[in-house]
Amino acid sequence: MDYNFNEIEKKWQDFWAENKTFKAENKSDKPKYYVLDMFPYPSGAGLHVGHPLGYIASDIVARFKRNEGFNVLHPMGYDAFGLPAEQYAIQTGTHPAVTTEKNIKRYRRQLDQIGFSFDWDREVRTCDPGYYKWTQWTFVRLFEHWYDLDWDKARPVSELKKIFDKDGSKEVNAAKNDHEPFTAEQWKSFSETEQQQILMHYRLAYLSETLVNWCPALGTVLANDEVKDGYSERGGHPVEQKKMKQWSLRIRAYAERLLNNLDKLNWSESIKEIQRNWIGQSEGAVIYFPVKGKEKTIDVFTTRPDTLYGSTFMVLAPEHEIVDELKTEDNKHKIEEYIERSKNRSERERLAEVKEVSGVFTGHYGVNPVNGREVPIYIADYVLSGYGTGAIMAVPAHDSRDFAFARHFDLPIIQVVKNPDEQVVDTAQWNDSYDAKEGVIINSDFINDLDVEEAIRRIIDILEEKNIGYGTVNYRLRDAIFSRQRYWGEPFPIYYKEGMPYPLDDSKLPLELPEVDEYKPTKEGKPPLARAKHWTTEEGYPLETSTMPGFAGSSGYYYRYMDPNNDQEYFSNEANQYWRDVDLYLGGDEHATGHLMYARFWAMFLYDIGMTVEEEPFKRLINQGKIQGRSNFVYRIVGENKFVSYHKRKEYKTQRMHVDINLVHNDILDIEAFKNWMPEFKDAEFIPEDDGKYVCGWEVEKMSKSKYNVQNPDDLIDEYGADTFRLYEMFLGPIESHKPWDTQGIEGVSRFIRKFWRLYHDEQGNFDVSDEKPNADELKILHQTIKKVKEDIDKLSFNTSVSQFMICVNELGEKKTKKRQILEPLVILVSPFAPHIAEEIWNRLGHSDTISYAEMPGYNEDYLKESSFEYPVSFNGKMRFKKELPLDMSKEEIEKAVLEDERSAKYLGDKPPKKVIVVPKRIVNIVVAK
RNA sequence: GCGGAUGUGGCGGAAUUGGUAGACGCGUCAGACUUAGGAUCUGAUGUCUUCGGACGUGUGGGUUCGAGUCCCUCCAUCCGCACCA
Repeated sequence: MDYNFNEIEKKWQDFWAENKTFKAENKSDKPKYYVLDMFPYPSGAGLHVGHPLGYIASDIVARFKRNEGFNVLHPMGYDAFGLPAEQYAIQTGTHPAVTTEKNIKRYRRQLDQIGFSFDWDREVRTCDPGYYKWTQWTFVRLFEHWYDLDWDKARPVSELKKIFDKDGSKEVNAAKNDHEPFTAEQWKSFSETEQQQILMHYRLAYLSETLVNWCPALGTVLANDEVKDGYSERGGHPVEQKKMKQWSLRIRAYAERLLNNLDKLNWSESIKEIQRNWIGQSEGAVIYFPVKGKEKTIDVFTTRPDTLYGSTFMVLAPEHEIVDELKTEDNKHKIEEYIERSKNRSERERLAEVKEVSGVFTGHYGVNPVNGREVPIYIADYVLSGYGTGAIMAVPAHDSRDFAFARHFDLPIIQVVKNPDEQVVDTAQWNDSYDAKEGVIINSDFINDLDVEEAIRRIIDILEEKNIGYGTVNYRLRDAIFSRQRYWGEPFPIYYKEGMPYPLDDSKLPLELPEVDEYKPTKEGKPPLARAKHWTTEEGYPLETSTMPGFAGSSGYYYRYMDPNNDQEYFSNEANQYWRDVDLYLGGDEHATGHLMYARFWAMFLYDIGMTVEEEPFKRLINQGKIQGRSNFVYRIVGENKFVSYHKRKEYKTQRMHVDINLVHNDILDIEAFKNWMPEFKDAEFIPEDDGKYVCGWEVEKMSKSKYNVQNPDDLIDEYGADTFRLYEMFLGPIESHKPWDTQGIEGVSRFIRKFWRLYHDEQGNFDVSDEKPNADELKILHQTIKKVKEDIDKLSFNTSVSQFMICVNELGEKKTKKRQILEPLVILVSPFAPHIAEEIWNRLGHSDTISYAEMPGYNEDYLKESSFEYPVSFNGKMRFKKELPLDMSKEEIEKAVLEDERSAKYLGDKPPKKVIVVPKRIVNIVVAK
């Protein structure tokens, strides 16, 4: 009788739920282990086979660690705020909470049937007021803190006020927005509103007028990581640049820590590299260029201050604030036209026109502060307002963009760096700039003959001595825009008094989402929350109408899991001290710059304010690969309802069409099923292969409905059971690599599960395990397997563990082993992978408790010891035959034995061997003259 | 353009410090049992072969007794960034 997975899997899932088998305690003498999955957005489409890949891997680790005696925290929840439910609400009027609740139920059902060992008592939902209270609470803390660059941590704004009272702004080295410096006396003379305005330049959550990514189709602004190639990541709508007043988080203050800490993290090199790029550190200098005839200077940022003498013009970004002052009656029109032009061009067009040189001369000149050279000031959109100071000193000889610009506008080009052995050629002859990262400085007064590195150091000293600039580090990372003009998100705990924002008192949290009549913006273009009645404080002050973005709720959820039902605190100090950080975090690499950056920032801030004991939240991070679809195709003869089989398709003029993968087995089309698939194919005709079968083409593509290649896990679990499904997902290949889903292979794993079951049962299906003593061979295969699986789980190499289980079960099956001393440890070892069948067998072995906490067997080296080894014998590196020899034989004896072997004579010929290499327990290689 | 990763049978993929290439599984072929097979079991299965062997881990070279693994060159694919001064 075969294994009845339907009945048995249900039985144990119910058992786990009823007994709260996986409930984790915050107090324990056991060592802790925190395994976390990136929580899902509960979409209407439900899970597909790609989602559970990471969950299965983390579940195996969680279960394995429990068996190894760890107190394991393995929670799950939902990232439940988000655009799809809101878009649906706009279309249908259904409250997003209703849609979300429905989708969550479906997710939960799908998750439950896979047999995960989550502690569901710790579930969190970002849209639950009991949860988002703490998102709001953290926002208020961010609002009330500033970043001290000298202390390298966040400090309360109350302390900043004291510093201003005492010394004004001079002594403060903070991450801030620019403002005019002031003295203590000035500070005290400012009005309340003026003081608030100043403080806003320092707060870690701040309101400011900035250039934002505005997405008209979604009616909201987006953060940089939510925009890809000028389109919104969600929905693919065009995005434009717009100046708006928005909340931002000052993540830039943490740029250096975010960058430096990467070295300490056990994350994949690729993700760390993506984050390094995103942070984009560059060392250089800011240099002040006076504007001729004006009381103004333009600050430029450069990574190559050593080329200062080669600067022959300056370029400002069109959005640069000084541009207004440079307008004169003569050039006003030209400048405005140019600015208008670059503003109207979408991001997309700007990118497409990279190579086209454009710009406009302002009619003004800057003065090079080291040699007094007057250089023309241009405006051009190849200079970005958001990077550096939004202004550059152009060095056309050594920068390709500046070079192209100089050629286009016929500006001088002066070489200031050369190779030591290079003949200097007139720059007029050059076809391109010489982007010299090393070399010797020429034409540069004091710094002539220095090499680039020295020259940079020297020139920065000069700049600082003369007070005409300073050395600095610049970051590409931008502050995170934190407001969204949407409904389905966390309301800001902020009200306005005389136009200035103030935080709500903690006792007023959570500030719950109000009911609205419609989920659209108002007629005046205000966000949906402006529709709410009485959206004010008790005193009548208006509340903020934007909501927080998707990453708000996901930035700190891993802390809430530590103490999810605490209504007094975000999480208790004790809970945090015990669980500390996430030991293993699994999720997709699409979150490399978004979630993983914000979460680290969030965690660092909470660390700074003394909430937590670890600065970095995720010690080890694994990115599971995506599962791609495997599509099938049929070939329709153009203009006919006739289909040609794969190998004959070239004989006709055909058109390739996707066909539902459920109608295809082993690439052979079920013709009858195909005819019934869609009415138009009812009378279709077919030109099959010569054996009468219709063969389909195939290709690996993204899994999507329109390609008819979506594999639904529910169907597979119905057909094969959860244990088989879990094993197969793991067997597919390394967890981190992308791989195509091919349902065919699941049969092999299904066979394995049945063979495994048969090990413990006789042919009639009766449980059959004996107390006989195992022999050396049986112990050897068991302990080999224990060893391999332990090592594999450490490396998260689950595909090779499954192989090892197959090898082990095949071998024990051949030996007809029925011995408890072998089979009992084996079932514990298999249980993290296939927990249902393992529980059932464990139960039949006579245990009344769950297998989830059974002690994981250790391996004993003694059982693995061999007394002989089958040496591969090579001649000139080519393996010719194998010879079994005892392991205690000396090298000389091995050499002798091999050379005396009759098979050697053939390869030796009549000459003695030139050399014999013997590596004990590895190989014998004999070198013969050719 | 810059940075990162990956290239192994028909397919998914294995291969400690350089030491038997292709484990395990799918598929395919043959056989057994069957009324039947998309069930089960057994065996074969990298390519070519004059059956001696030869060739084989993207390409070309190098180091080595020995290279999928180390070094150099080039090619392809995927991912990230991209006017970042």
